[in-house]
Amino acid sequence: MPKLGMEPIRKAALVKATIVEIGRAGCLDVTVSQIAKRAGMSSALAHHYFGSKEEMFLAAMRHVLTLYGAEIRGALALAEGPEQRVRAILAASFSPANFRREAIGAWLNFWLMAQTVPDAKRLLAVYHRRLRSNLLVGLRPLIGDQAEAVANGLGALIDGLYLREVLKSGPPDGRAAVASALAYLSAHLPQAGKK
Amino acid sequence: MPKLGMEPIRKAALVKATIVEIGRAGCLDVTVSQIAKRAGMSSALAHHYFGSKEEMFLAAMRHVLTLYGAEIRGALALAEGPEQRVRAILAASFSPANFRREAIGAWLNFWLMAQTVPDAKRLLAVYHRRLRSNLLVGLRPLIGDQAEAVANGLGALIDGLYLREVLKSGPPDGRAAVASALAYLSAHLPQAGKK
DNA sequence: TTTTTTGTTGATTGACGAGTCAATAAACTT
DNA sequence: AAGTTTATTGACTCGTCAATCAACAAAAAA
Repeated sequence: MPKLGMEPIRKAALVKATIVEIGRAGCLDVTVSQIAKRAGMSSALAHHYFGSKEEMFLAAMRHVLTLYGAEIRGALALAEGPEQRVRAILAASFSPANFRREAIGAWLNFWLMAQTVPDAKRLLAVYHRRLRSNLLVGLRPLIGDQAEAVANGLGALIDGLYLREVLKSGPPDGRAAVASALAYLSAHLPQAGKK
Repeated sequence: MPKLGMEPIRKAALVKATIVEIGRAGCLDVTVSQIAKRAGMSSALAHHYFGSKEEMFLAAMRHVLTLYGAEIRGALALAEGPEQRVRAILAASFSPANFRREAIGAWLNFWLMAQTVPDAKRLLAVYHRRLRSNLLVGLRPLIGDQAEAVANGLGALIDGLYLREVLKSGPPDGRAAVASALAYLSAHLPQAGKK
């Protein structure tokens, strides 16, 4: 009993299921059948909508990136002043929505994919550039020409903190991660009690 | 014409070939045949010596970790005083031997493996602990109770810098990476011109 | 009402790859 | 010399999985 207009619904379900399954498996060794099953359809239908497994992975990656971007934008909208902007980015990066096992696992795998799939590399590069430029807007008024270096460092630190979270057992601890990043930040800011 | 005592030679060749092939493929989708071929033998022989593909991967991981550990030890032996010790660790981490595409790609994949293969997780945990404790020995005399936090941050930063290198095009730039890490370090050290 | 479009799946194809086995051969042991 | 251990491989088994196909069903269009 086919209802019309299923395409967007099915695609959304598949994207979601892809992320969940990658998170569960911990790697890209996930079969289309598994994903389709979790999304409540046959593997043939999954192929029907996305042509290939790779397209499915890329769609999932786009989705994660979109969510992350939206969260950053939302946080930035509320931030007042340069330092608050930077803090907002860090808080958003480690918010429970992004900093959860599933999503972290997905990130790690996208990184892997970026090594071989050009589209994936492009997507990740877009995210890098956006993060960098967002950080720079906040950092430049604070530290001028050191901003570039600190933005790079912060970017790497964020990635590193994600990476380490993957290995920990127990639930992700976004708070500790933010604290680390903030410590890095304040170490590079002109201290209040200093010349 | 079988010469005796081939086992260690064959195993070493396979380990080396495994790292190369993982680096080339950018992921763990590497067949035993590819590895065996690169190492100059049949896939059957590879299985003969290492029982399974997973064992091969683990042996490769152990090898990379061993090399890295040796380099750290060597650098530490020459270091005088706490700060030099920390600097030595950073320099060794980004030395050309470790900070090259092949090895970096291997690292990324080991990370992935650590999510699902308990032995891999264990190995990576050992490396984490050693790095941390090495850093702490140097940091504690410098900054006392802040040492823990800075060691964690430095560890994450190192990983993050590795991660970012994977995506860059062009040859790895260990110098820039060390510079980033050193900047982080000095930002957390009591300044020279300060009490 | 016939036709076309959209949704859906079970079954199948075709490729690939891990791991096994039987067989061969050279070197050591007794 | 006979037997054992080590080295080595081509051929094979067995399973898995991405992708395709044929077929069916319902809604929309003609």
